[in-house]
Amino acid sequence: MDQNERDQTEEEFLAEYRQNIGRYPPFAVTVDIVLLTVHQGRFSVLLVQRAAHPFRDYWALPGGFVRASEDLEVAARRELEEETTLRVHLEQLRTYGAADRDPRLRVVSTAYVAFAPNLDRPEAGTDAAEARFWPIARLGAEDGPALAFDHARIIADGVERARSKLEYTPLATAFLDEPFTLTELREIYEEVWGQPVDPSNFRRKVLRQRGLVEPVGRSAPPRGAQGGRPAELYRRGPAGLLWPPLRRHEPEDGGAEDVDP
Amino acid sequence: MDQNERDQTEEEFLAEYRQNIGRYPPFAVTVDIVLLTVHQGRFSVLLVQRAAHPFRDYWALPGGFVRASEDLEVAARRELEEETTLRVHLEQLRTYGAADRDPRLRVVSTAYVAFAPNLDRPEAGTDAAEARFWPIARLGAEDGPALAFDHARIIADGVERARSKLEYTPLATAFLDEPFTLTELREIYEEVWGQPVDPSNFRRKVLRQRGLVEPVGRSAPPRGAQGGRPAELYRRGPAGLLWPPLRRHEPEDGGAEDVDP
DNA sequence: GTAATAGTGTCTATAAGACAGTATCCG
DNA sequence: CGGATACTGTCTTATAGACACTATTAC
Repeated sequence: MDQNERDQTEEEFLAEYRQNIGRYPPFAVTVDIVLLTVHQGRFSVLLVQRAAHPFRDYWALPGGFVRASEDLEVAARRELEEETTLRVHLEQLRTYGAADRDPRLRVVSTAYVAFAPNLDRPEAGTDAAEARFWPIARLGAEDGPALAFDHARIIADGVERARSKLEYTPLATAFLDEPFTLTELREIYEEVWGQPVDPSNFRRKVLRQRGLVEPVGRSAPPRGAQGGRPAELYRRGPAGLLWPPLRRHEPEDGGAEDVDP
Repeated sequence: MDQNERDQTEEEFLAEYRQNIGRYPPFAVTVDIVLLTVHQGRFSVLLVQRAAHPFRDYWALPGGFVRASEDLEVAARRELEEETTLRVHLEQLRTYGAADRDPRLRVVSTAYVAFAPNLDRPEAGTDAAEARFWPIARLGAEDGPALAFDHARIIADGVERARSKLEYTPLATAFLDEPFTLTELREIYEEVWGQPVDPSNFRRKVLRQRGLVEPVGRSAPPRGAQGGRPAELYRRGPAGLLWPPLRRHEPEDGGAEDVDP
């Protein structure tokens, strides 16, 4: 690899950029984070309320400009850590580059999806008026947030990614703190998919997937006010894929925007 | 590279850019095309040999700069049409934004995958010394092409996308001209997956998926030199998904964490 | 006829859907 | 004890894997 490895400073970059100006048009590059979680029992996304124009007072995904010598994924993780300090699973979702998606200037934004266990409170970013979790089910509703830019579309893509990855990966465990019970794990599926899952068949399916979950040898306290059998506790196993997949059956729709419960 | 054409929008953009300089760093944005096909019976990718530094004489994916007022996907389709005039299926793959991926300047590249039926000859692009299909199987080999930038990684991601989408979508039909026989369709699976597929079970599976293929009512001429039963011809049906998926079994390590579909 | 290719039938193993039944907690 | 929650067992059905068998062509 005779790849140039020097880490250009921004000034060096700009000097070279000016020489090259006219050879290619300049773009701003940003990252947006679709942080998904099950918050207070509801499948939700983290949004911040914009304090500045354009789309002032609209709700937007957390994100920001990528720095001159910063990898995209590093930028995404930096923006994410302004909102939460927890370790979360982060993956690239898609890049949005319609020419008119930002009225100010030409912006190409690479979106990342993050999956987090229940966080008690998001911490407001420095430049955001407010940050909170919005249930996915309310996004299209009258009392839901007004969304800035093309963020409704980005969220829909992130939500579909989550629903889809529950089928063939152990992603559901990323929504839970360890250790967890199989009932809690099943409730993640039910909430994210928006449909009931048979407890008995779910248990059989999960337990016979080698390496999906491992018993931790203890039990959780009974859940109901009047008791109930205590559930076994599990932690994530090493498996990376589920075969055959877990199946959601819903009339094929994708569900870009859910209606209210 | 005739990128010197600057429309008014770009002038306006640059004016605003200069006002904003310092608020965000400028990036070049490009698209790269992973054009996959089964060429002369071999799963292959289109590459062009670079005529200029850096990576002169190395092989690279076709692609180029996105214009100032051009959607990413429009740019991808424009670059693709410099190579082939056929209608092909095109989808976004992933965005590559490591800070040092291009030694000249900061470039973020969004890769697209295209799936095409057998093309007799790729047409050389204007700025490429040569364009040809390289079999995927030869990419790591001694007599294979030396790949520019991070294009080996991009191709690997595109190949995995193709292999994966064969499982749960009718993508295989995109590699064939209509009408086709079920044997030809099965050979696409075998070549892309690199493993044999049982003809009998494949036929049962494909035919009972409603809307995957539709009989065209004619037969192809016998295939062998000494005859052989003529095969029924089919065309694509309206189905968009396969459920349950077709399965490739390849020895899999379960451990991989980040599975980006 | 034989060789070659396309297509059918069938037995078995695996896994999912449905759901009845058992176990262990609290008050 | 009853109510609640967790867990087990089992019958049925759908599908995949394996592979023997039949059909239609050229020579």
